[in-house]
Formats: sequence, structure tokens, C-alpha cells
Amino acid sequence: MSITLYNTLKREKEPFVPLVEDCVTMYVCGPTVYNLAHIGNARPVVVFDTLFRVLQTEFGTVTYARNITDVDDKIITAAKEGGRSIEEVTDEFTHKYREDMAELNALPPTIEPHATHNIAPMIALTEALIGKGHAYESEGHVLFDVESMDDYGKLSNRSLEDMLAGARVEVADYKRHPGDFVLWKPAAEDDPGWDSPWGRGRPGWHLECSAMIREHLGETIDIHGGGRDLIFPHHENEIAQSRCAYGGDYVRYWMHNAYLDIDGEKMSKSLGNVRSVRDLLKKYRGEVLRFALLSAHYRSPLNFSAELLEQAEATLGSLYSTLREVQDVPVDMDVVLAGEAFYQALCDDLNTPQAIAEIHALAKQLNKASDDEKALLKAKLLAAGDLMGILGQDPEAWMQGGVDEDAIGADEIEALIAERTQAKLDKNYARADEVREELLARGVVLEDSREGTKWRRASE
RNA sequence: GGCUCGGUGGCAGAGUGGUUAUGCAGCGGACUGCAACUCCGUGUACGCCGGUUCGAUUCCGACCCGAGCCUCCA
Repeated sequence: MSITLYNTLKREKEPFVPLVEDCVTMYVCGPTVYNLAHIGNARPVVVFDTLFRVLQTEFGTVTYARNITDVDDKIITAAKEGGRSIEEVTDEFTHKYREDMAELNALPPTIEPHATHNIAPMIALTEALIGKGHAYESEGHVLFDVESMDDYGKLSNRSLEDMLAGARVEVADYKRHPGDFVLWKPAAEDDPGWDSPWGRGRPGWHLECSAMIREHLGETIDIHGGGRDLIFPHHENEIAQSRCAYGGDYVRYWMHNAYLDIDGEKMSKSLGNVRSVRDLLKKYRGEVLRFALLSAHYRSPLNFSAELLEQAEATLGSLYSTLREVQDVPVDMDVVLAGEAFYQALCDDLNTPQAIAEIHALAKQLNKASDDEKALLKAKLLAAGDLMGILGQDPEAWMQGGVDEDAIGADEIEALIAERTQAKLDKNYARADEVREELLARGVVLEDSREGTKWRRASE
């Protein structure tokens, strides 16, 4: 099965062929650890985690790196405001980031390089750029000279003139060209800093990714992902740094996910609608958040809303309900993915909505399957879910679980169901319906079947 | 102003030069003591205007509307 990916650099889908046969390198821009991850941060994590899973089905070795930016102005500010050390802040939020992403069923990346552990390669990169005439020192800063690169702006498709036309920012007087960007900047006395040929300082943001990719993955990698907003200037500048310093292509496939809106509005601090993953997890299970994030194609904007989450929860509930019906059916066969529609959808530039449609088709088949068809269909459904990071839990536990601490307990539910069952045997339907109504009012839905009464927590 | 990306049925959301994804909601039916679950059936939507074509939602052009980037915000 060949995988097709949309390459931002070429603005079209193309077959994915790794540089080294059977061996893929992928890098995704990770968090700056100064606060909690919000749901917008989670989108690329879930999207590229899904890609990671798909790539692993096709290639023997997939090395996936996601960095931790642990030196940055915002971190310094956060530490000062909280009266804490830099390490306290970065440790706390690195930890919480990992926890939150794990809740979303995102697999840990193969490598998680920290910026502060890779200062030497950053200094080396800066020196290389100066040595080749692509960077210059000015007032304690080291700046990249954008005019020294012929095709600067290729990824974002803008010329230096375009950038000047739109410039809305005062140009620092130590820059030769307004587009020049900082590779290394001086550190204030009490700020984190490292000794360098240009004095005590710290790296610019763009420098980190270039240096860490070179250090951990190599000169040219296959896939580099991130949010759409990173195309310019971040990724553009990474390209400039790495290609000018090392030669090579740097990145062969650039992938960018679209933004997330909250209730139809851009998520922003000023609107006060930033939703942290941690906060959302108090009301919705991680798998629900993940499913919601995958319900739209990664290159399409996604409107994040209560309706979306409730629909995600209902859909997952329905799929788990299907799986619950075949709980006792053993699955021990390997599914040949190549022929499966859900797999083809995922291989086609990660078309998750199409894959979800195919999952519905499988569930429908399973719901009306004869006994001897069930094992294979169940295996396919689980395989599809596994690729998307969903449907991996025990169906009964999912149906009866939730995140509401105050919900009615299982024992009490079972007792009421027993009472209702007896009432039904006694043909006391009034009492039976009364029990059902009472449970419904408390968020429990009853489903009678030949095997007895089952229950589940209602969505919402 | 420049660059990029969109406008699909009540809602969400794929996709395609011609056989009307998928889910939710709605309607009809089967099942059920009644429900729920499940199953069956049901809705000819593609911003506007031109063009190409036997035929366009899908290609081309103009237009309208919206979003993002150009401010180290995924």
C-alpha cells in the first residue's frame, strides 16, 4: 500500500517514499513548556501520532522526534511571575504535557530532545553559518542574513519584497535586513544562558529545531510536521539555517495541520476561550477528545464545540456497543491491512473522516454478521481503531465508565435492574418503567436483550 | 497590500467530470410488554456569474463572503 502525503512545499499530494528504504524519520514541533497544553496544541499531536501509527505498518523503522522547548522568553516570564526557578516551571509542564498527551492515546515519540540538552549543536550550527557567510554578529546577537540565500521564502512562497511590503514591525537597528532573524541572543544576567563565542547567551527559537534534527535524525529527514502557523517564519527559517549550513534538502515532506476554532471563534487569550486539555479531560475522556480531533481532515479547520464532543462521545459509544455484543468472540488472526478501505483512506494523506466512515461500515456489517463472520469483522474493526488510537478499551468498561465522580454507582444500578427484571417477570410494567425512568434521569440508559438487561452511561 | 486556504443537504463532514460518502438529527417500518439498542427504508446538497464539455458540485476565469500568515500563537 503506498502512502500519499500532501507536501506544503509542492502544494500537492505526492507518493511518500522515504530517503532510506524501509526507514522513516519524522519530526514534529513540540511544546514550549511554560503552561498547560491547550486543545489546539493537541491537534498536531493526535494527527501526527496517527501518521506515526500508519507509517509503522508500512516501514520497518520509524523514528519520530518531538522536541521540548525548555528555554524561551515565555518560560522566563512565567518563572519570574510565579517566583519559581526555570527548572521548576519546565519540569512541571513537561510532565503535564506528557500526561495529557498520553490521555489522548498519543504514543510517546521515539525521541524527545530538549533544547537545553542540545546547546552545543546549536552553537556549532551558528558557527557554521557565520563561517559560510550566511550569518553575522551584531551587538551581541548573531543574525541570519536572509539576503545570502537565493531561494529564501520558498516554503511560504513569499519574496523578501513581499515581506517588506507587509512589515508591521519596527526593525531592530542591529539587523542589516528587516527579515534577518536571530540565531543567538545575549542573555541577561539572571536569565538562563550559555557561554558562546559571542558571549553568554541563548539560542533563537528557529535554531533549536534545525540543530536538534541534525543531531538526532540527520541532515535530511523525511517528514516535518506542525501547525499551519509555523510555516512562516519558523519552518522557513529552519530551512534557511539547515540548508545553508549543511547542504542537503533538510526536509522532504512538509506537513501542516489547520487550526482549531472554539465555538466558531479563534481561540485566543483575549477572547478567554483557550481550553486546556487538562480542563477538558475533567468532562470528557481522552478518547473522546481524540476522536473529535480526528473527525475532520487534518488540513481542514475544525470547529471545537460541545456539540462536536457530544457527537464524538455518542459515536464512540455506538461503536463500543457493537464491540460489546461480540465481547466473547476471540480475535487472534492478523488482519491484512492492504485490502481494507479504512487503511486505504488513512494512507491517502491521512483521510481520517473517510476512515471513520469505513469504520461505521464495518460496525454495521458486524452488527448483522453471522457467527462465523464475527471474528474477522471484529478483528478488522479493532485494527482500524488501533491505527486511529481508538476503540482499544474494554467495551463494558467504556459503556459503564465516565468522568463524573458524582454519578450513580454500578452496584446501585445493578440492584435496580434486578428489581426491574423481577417486576417484568411479575408483569408489573408500571414499576419496571418507573425504574427505567429513574435510572434515565440519573444518566443511565437500559437496553434489554435476550441475554438480559445491559446498561450504559448516557452521553452528556 | 502580499502570500496561503476555504465556502457541500437541519448540523458535522468526505469526495467526485456522469452511478447522489459517512455520522447525528428528522420521517416511515421491523424488533420490543412499552422503550432503548440493532436492522430496513427515506432527504437529488454542493457561494454567485460566465466559460470549456454531450454533461460540472468537481476543470478554467471573474466576483462575493470567510479564515490564517506576514508580530518566536499548533
